[in-house]
Amino acid sequence: MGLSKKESFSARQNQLADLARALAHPARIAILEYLSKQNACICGDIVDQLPLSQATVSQHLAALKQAGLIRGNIEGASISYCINAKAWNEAKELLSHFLVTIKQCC
Amino acid sequence: MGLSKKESFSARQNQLADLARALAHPARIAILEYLSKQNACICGDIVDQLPLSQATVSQHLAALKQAGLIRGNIEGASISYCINAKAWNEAKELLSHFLVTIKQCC
DNA sequence: AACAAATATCGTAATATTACGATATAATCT
DNA sequence: AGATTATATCGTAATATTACGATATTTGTT
Repeated sequence: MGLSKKESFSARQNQLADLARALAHPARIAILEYLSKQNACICGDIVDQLPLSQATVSQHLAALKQAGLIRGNIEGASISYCINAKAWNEAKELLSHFLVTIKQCC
Repeated sequence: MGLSKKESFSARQNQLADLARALAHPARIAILEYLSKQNACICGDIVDQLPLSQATVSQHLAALKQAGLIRGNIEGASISYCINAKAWNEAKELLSHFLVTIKQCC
C-alpha cells in the first residue's frame, strides 16, 4: 500500500536511511557545500546561490534542519545557518562506519 | 512543478545525491548488510531475510542494481547477488570525501 | 505606526517512491 | 512435455517529495 515499514528495521538501519535521505537531493548537497565553504555562519543568501525559488530552498533547509545536520540562528531580521557540528560528526561517523563495514565477496 | 531540476546542479552533486538516494531506505541498507555478511556470493534468499514481499524486495534490488552497487549473476534457476566491488569502492570514496570536506564553522 | 526585507508556511500540482498481488519469464526437475 | 522454483515485471493504490506562487510572520528601518 505504500507507506514505509520502518518499524520492521533496526533503529540504526533507519538512522542510516534517514541520513542518506537527507543527502539525497543535489540542492541539499549544494547547500551543505555552500555552508561549508563560508568559514563563518553569516549565511542568509543561500537562495541566490541556487536555481530554485525561495520557498523551495526553505523547504530543503527545513529537511536538513529536521535531519539535525544544520542549525539556524536568528540574526536580526535574517537567519544565519550553519552546519551542526555535533550532529554532523555523528552522522559522518555513522555513515563512514557503514561504508567501511560493507565488504565485498568476489 | 515537481520534477527535480537535476540539470542545474553539477555532475558530482547529482552523483552524490543519487548514491545517497540508493541508501535512503532501511530495506536497502539491510540488503547491503546481508550481502556483506555472507562471505560468498551464494545469495538468493534475501526475501526470507526481510519483512517485505518478493515483489518489493525485487524492486529494492533493482534500485541497488541501477545505482551500480550490486550485481546479479545468473546461477542456474536462481540469481546470486553480490556487492559490486569496484562501484562500491568508488561510491565509498565519493561519499567519504564529501563527508570529510564539509567543515563546521562554529 | 507604516514600510521594507528575510524567512517560513500554506495550498496545490506534478512526479516519485513504496508496497503488494497477479502474472510473466526462465531454468531445473520429474 | 508438464510441474516446480526463482526472479522480474505489470498494474495499481497509498504516500512522499519536489517545486512554486501566494501569503503569513518576524524583525529592522524610516
